[in-house]
Amino acid sequence: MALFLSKYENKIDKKGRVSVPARFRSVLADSGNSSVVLFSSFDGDSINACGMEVMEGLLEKIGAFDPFSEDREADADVLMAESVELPIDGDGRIVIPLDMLAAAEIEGSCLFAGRGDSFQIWQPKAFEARMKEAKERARAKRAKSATTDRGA
Amino acid sequence: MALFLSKYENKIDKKGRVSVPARFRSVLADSGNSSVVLFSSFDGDSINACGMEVMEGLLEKIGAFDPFSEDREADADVLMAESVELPIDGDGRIVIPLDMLAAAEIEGSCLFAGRGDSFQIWQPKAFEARMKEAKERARAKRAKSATTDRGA
DNA sequence: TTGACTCCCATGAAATTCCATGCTACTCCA
DNA sequence: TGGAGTAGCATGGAATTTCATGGGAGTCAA
Repeated sequence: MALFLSKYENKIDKKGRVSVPARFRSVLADSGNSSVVLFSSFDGDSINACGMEVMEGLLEKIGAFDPFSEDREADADVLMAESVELPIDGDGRIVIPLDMLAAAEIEGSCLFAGRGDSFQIWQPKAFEARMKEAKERARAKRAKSATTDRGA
Repeated sequence: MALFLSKYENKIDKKGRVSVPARFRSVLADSGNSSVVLFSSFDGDSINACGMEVMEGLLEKIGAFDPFSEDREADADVLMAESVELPIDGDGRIVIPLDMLAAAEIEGSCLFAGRGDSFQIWQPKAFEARMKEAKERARAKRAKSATTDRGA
């Protein structure tokens, strides 16, 4: 399976179009997708993106529709309603809904960050900040564990 | 398999017609439907909608579940009797029965919310409220589990 | 004959497709 | 190794199509 790796920054034109990085497009195509599914991340800092099969897997996990069952996951329903399937046009572009862009404070350009089986879309500076923070946390953790373990 | 994703708000004209979102129509068409099945949700807050094959699956499931359970059978009777199959007209519209609209307090416009293998029709404000509530609950749940797990 | 419902057409707005361009990275050959 | 040629990509704008929505004519039933 091909993975979403690396990061790419692309411009958003005035019609709201953005090129999905060619590498990501080919990963999507490999898994039979001609569209991407997007949904805002939980904390609202970024937009998550994946192929349709991820959503199908989720649906399978929560079970088929059953009006008599009360335990169907409400979170999953929220997710289904809040996500969008965006077709990738002939030039490899998508149009991200305005409310998603607003939630992640994206304007002008955005950063595509690979996450293996999915990817995220960020406001470039926000991504940088997040990255820095994550690295520091990793370092701190490493320093801490070094007192008991020997790091590899 | 295509899924019902995202949400759309459409107007109901004075003849009672509403456009089924084009995306939803194509999902229905993909599974061979030229009509939609509707039935009020148990709590009465919304209207459930799905393709005929989902109803068939549901019936099968109910039957297999517990043929001796009177409750279950009564539920099934009600469900099937109260459901309506609505034809989708040439312009992609349906006419929702008045009693269903009244039960969900829908007037003027309604919101179609994807749920994967089915979708729901809501009074827009009621949906928003429901969504907000579900998100808060999810947040609480997440915060709680964060003390043991690391969130994604 | 009246009322409800269906089918057909018109319209404006929005979304999608198509085409053109410039840049970058890579290849191939000297 | 360096330089020219080439192919792939991101990007911009224009043209075309789709879609939601409104109104009117035709149909069937009570």
